Amino acid sequence: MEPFTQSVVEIIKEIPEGKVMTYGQIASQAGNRRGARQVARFLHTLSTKYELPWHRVINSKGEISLSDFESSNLQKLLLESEGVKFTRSNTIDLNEFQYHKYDTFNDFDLI
DNA sequence: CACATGACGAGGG
DNA sequence: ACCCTCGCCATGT
Repeated sequence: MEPFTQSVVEIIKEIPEGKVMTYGQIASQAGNRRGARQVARFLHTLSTKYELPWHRVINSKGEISLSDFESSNLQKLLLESEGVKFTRSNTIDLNEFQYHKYDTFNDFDLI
């Protein structure tokens, strides 16, 4: 398997419950900042093959990016079932739910 | 080889 | 917030 694809698999596997990552974010972290579409295509075709938490991947606007109602609704339910909240406009607040592997502490909680 | 197609993303009006 | 355009790039026809 291609190294890029391999990294993508590993990165997605590491997304914790209740958190999400964007296609572009995953692509960057896997070493190709312009590979968002490849990440998407990979999930579209091979998500069943690797036991991945595919539902924790959304687009950069915080939207579920599936056209088919059945599957997009499933994705929403899976996310809600693990604590991810949707706004009134059916989007996810990335500030709250996006997973950053290398997050740094800030002072907000200490004030 | 030329062209169309996306589970994308950034930028501008 | 919405819509459009453009850049991107592996795959498919």
